[in-house]
Amino acid sequence: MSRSRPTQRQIAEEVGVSRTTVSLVLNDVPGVRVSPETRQRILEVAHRLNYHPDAAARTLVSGRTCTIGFVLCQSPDRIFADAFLPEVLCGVGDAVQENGFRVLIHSVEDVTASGAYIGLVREKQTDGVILSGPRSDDCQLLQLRAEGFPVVLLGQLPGSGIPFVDVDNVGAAKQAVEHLIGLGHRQIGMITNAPLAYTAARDRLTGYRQALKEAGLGYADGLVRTGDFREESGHEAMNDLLDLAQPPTAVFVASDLVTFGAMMAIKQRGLTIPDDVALVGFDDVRLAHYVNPPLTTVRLPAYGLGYRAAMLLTQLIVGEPVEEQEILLQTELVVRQSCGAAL
Amino acid sequence: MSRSRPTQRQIAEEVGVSRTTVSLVLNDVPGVRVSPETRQRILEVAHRLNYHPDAAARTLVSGRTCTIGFVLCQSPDRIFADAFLPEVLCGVGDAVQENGFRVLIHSVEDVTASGAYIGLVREKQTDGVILSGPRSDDCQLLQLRAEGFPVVLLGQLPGSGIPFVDVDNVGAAKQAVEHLIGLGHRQIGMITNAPLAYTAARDRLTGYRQALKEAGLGYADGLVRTGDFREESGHEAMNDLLDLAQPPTAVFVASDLVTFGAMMAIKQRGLTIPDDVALVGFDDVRLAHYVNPPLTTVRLPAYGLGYRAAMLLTQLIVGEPVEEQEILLQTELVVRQSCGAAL
DNA sequence: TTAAAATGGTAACGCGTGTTAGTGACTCGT
DNA sequence: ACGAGTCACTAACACGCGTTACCATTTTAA
Repeated sequence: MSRSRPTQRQIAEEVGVSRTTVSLVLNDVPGVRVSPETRQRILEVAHRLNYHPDAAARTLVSGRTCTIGFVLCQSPDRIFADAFLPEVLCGVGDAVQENGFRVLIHSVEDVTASGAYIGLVREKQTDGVILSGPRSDDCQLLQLRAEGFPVVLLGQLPGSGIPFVDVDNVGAAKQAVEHLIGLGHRQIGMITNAPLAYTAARDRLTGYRQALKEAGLGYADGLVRTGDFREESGHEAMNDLLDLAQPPTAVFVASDLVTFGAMMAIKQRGLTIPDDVALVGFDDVRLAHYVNPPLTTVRLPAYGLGYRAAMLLTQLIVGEPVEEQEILLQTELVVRQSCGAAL
Repeated sequence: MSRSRPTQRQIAEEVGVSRTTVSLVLNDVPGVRVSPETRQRILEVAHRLNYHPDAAARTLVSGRTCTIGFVLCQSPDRIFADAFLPEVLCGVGDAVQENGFRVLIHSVEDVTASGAYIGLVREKQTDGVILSGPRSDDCQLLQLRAEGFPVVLLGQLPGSGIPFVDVDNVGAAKQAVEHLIGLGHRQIGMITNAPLAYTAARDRLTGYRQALKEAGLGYADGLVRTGDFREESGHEAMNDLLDLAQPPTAVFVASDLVTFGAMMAIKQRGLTIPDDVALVGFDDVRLAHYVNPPLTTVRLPAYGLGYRAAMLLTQLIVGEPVEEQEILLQTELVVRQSCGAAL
């Protein structure tokens, strides 16, 4: 068993000075006068004892935890499938370290359950939270917001007025579909990434419609199917589309994972990609370029999302004035072969 | 601006009782006598004020943070590539929630740098840490261990005596290679997942050698190449192997990601998998069955790794006697088509 | 009737730190 | 020689909570 951690008191005793002086020296409080030699001795002893201030005590007196919460609102299987989580986390981590904060992660299956992530804020474990995958029926969230607790969304909740960082889903989807139109397709289907209750899903659908409209193409409900994050849903949806009397010649699938399911369905029918059906995905999952054919898809700035969200949150916490509280990051269309574009 | 959080004192004043009594009631301290009606009123007021105990204050007095640290020792690009992180985190999160703990994540680029993750323990931010991807040149770690600070490794450091949870790399690799041998291959190469400084890489190599030896096949250095996590390294290594006078008819690649690079190299030469070169990977990355051909690989119990590690750590923290401090989880060979096995 | 025990509660300390208001010694200018 | 000012430092409070020792009153037992 090791001796317990050294405190300011121990340093004070050893140096033969009051604890106050130790505190003043260690925090290098400006405008305070301590003789150079005393200061030196305090620093020396502190170093020798391997002193580090107690976080809890500091939090107690300062009222600041210097910790942010990162709340995952997705269900476990969605988190499993979330290839971007590591990258987002890195972004969050980097931003947070720059500001001397830490990250407490917490995943909740059911956000609507009372007390889901409330401990993080009610017990003052964090100074603010990033909410990944917010839901509109999350009333705790609105409550927190009303109390002025710092919150940043990864994703968005239109009309809530809560600061957020998100990708420009409408623009990204539009760009993807425009690319297919540019390749000559006129009968273009879509499979959403998720049920339309998710704003990201709805936004991507909106981008799809905008692209069609601006190209003078008609929109038909019959060409749209909804996925639910999982590959299986893509498989099913694509089979559905291929069963149509006039199946689409190209499909925009708003999730790479769902796209993989769709690809499998196409191949199982003996059809080829992109000749029979051209595909554009969404996410640019790391392995999108390993599938056959390599997937044309929309790259998300995962790291940037995390980084910007954490930056925004820490600014809100320390009370810095922030110009932009609603940040939309741009995406990039990565053209590979599944769309049929010449390389 | 909202009013600040309620304290026990406020409850005490409102009820007309001492703060001590409030504390006793709220903590339901056994063997203490409080009249039922007083107790009732305290609970009522506490609920009405939406009281939650202050975590910092509690930590200060109890000496327990009820938080564990999850330290990622990989470099950012490795973390990006770590498809298992979400799953591992879920495991950790679930175990931790069962025990009323929380998770503080921290990534460090250079573990050997002084003070890398020391704050987590020195400042008493956590009661213990899980170290993912430990390195043998991490002397802080040995120091912590010597002080009796609870540490659990995800991975292992042979000879250190530090509790760990890991996959049975030797056994898993052996099984993979035995499978290739069973299919009739005699000239079997290997590409490691990482430099041999990593114990996981060395263990998998050991498994490979054991399988060869037990089958009466000779081991040849020339058939082994080392990868470095990235696809590119697989591409390069495979090209190297194919340039041999007698190239292998099968290769065990100890990482799916590296395998994808290898597959690309094979295809670029116009060779086919598994006819010209059979492949078995390692990890069972989520998309392993979407590549062409679907990859035969070793599935890792990612969730279980996180769960067991967190469980073990919390037991060590609360001082429960633990029977097993060195846990090896079993893997599973997932047979698909890249190995050439009939389905 | 009186001592003992149970009942219902409180005062006070300590956890380790940040911060403010002071305090005694020493210097300086006139 | 004496008030004013600096210097170097300290006493004391606060943060919110857990816990122990104790106290006043009432009930029970002998």
